[in-house]
Amino acid sequence: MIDTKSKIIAAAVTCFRNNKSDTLERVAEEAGVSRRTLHRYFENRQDLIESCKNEMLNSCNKAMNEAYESDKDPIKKVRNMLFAAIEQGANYSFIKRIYEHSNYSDLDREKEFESDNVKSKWLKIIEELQKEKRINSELTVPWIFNLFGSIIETSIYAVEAGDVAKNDSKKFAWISFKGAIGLKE
Amino acid sequence: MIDTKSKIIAAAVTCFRNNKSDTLERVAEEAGVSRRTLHRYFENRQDLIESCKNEMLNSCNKAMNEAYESDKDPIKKVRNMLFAAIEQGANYSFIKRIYEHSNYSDLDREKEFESDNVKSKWLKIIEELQKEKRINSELTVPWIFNLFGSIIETSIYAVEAGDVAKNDSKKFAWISFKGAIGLKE
DNA sequence: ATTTTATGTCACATATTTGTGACATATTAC
DNA sequence: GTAATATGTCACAAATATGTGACATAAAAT
Repeated sequence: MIDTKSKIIAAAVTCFRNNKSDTLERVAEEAGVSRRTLHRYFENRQDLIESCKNEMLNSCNKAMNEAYESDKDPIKKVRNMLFAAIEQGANYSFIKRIYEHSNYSDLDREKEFESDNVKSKWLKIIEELQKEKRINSELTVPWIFNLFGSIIETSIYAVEAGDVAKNDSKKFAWISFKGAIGLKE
Repeated sequence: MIDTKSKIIAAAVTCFRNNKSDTLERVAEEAGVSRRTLHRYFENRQDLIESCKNEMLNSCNKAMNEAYESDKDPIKKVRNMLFAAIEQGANYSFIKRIYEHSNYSDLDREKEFESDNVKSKWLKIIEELQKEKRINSELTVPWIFNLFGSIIETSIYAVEAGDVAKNDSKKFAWISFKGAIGLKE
């Protein structure tokens, strides 16, 4: 069953984004299968993590790219990318964790994240907006990038924690991000 | 040596905030002592975590309270609390992780975080500012609270990653937070 | 100098996690 | 209905993590 593999990956993403050392037993349980079945689909822990990484990278890149293409206006591009990332929820969080504190496989960090060059597209928009003085000029691009990611995560977790409804969460995220970088529309 | 105990706690905070399942061996190594010594100061993993929790809670509460008292103006109170949290660095991150996704000891969650009622003081200021229409009225207080925490973390990690200098980081954080909530000074 | 005190090293028992083989039992396809 | 496929259960070996006792050594205190 191809579906089992997906179920396991989804479960692993859920588990590992909160705790990279979560047991395979727990992942299997979360997926609703036995550990033995998990091991039939994935040779070992590393294999599972790699699979999650690839899947989630594809999923997120696809969503972000579509969001990027969805509009001509650069500001709407950015807004839709923000929304897309929030929609990705756990998928996005997982990727972020994998790549941020480098505790997994530090290797080919940059390469893969930029493979589909979503990040560079995003950066170009921000740089352009900053050139046009439509963004607070006191802030640096790396700061804005970090901020963008962290507002997305705030949004995702706020929904999960039941603090905010999903649509509100997206709205709040955009209001906050715009305000945070002093974006003039 | 009383200092060894502190060294171990500091090391544990560093390790556990990135990976709650990090080995005691790793913690000991980070602290520059043998695992045997660690076990002389802490009965077991749980004991160590509890100690970290208490220490960091004290440290953060103290810093935030001082920041709160440091000025009459509520906005400056908030700003200084933001700065204080950023100064706490790893300490703050550790506490945040402990309390956010509830994977440690979910027990007495609220109680302890509010024990010194820093959070409630903070909340009162925000509620008051919102009543006075000095904050974007579309946003909810829980959202703003989450945002506050996440901007602090962004700031801390931006410094650690070498993306921004510490002072810039504090400045950026404040600019961003003000903007994000539409604060009128 | 000698006694405390703190730490390190090593060995060891225990517990947990991981990965696999063997076999039973569903579920699906033909 | 039978064969093929997917999954579950159980047992087990290997690896890793944890906690402790015994003893050596270094540092500090007297």
